[in-house]
Amino acid sequence: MSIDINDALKALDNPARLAILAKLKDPRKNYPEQEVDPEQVGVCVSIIQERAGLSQSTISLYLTALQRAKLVTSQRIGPWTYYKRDEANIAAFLKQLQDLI
Amino acid sequence: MSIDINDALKALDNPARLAILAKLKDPRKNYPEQEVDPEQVGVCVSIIQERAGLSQSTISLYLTALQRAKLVTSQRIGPWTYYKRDEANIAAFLKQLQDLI
DNA sequence: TTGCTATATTGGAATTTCTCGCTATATGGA
DNA sequence: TCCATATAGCGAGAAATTCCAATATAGCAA
Repeated sequence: MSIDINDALKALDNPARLAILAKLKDPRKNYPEQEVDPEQVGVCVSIIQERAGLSQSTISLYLTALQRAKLVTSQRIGPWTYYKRDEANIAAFLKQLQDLI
Repeated sequence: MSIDINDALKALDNPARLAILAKLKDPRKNYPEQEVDPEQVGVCVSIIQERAGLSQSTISLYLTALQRAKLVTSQRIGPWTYYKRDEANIAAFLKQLQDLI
């Protein structure tokens, strides 16, 4: 159930994906148009897409990559998919990286 | 004079390069055949190559990549080039990453 | 069912990375 | 000077990544 450090590094080796993860730290500030409480459920794909300025398919792909690396989780509510940070795994990754290098 | 976090992540997004940087943490243990004090001058390319099991040209490329990312430094002494970690920049990178994500 | 919206998936072109073998260069010794 | 060794740099082919448009799918409402 732990993080693969190489998967996480691969996911973060892309400025857009890195920025998405960073912005999700303070979703209320960075995605103010999100109406459902982002701290609770996350931020939906289309709002992330709008901010990132990339196509819908690319953002969907990037969010899937971040999820595969276990840095975010997603949940579907009705037609929307909400993504939010997996704080425990992000902290675990940072610790692993710190210990390794 | 600071580190570019995207350059560093790119350099580390490769298991071989990540392993090289990790092994350079304890060069006396991981590269015992190195005769000149590795803590002082670093480890020479051919010894790193032998351990990594990759071609000489690939290792030379990887070490250059790590150096471009400012995670290691090199110095030439006679015919040999010695690489060692840039501890200050590595720590700075970890801190930047920690603050960002 | 039909149609609309949100997201995921697929396919493809351009670019980058990976990794090698080969060659070039630099150093030091005979 | 000539040779041997250590490292860097130059193609090149295979694989991976980037990113889009187009298509598919899921959910909801009429």
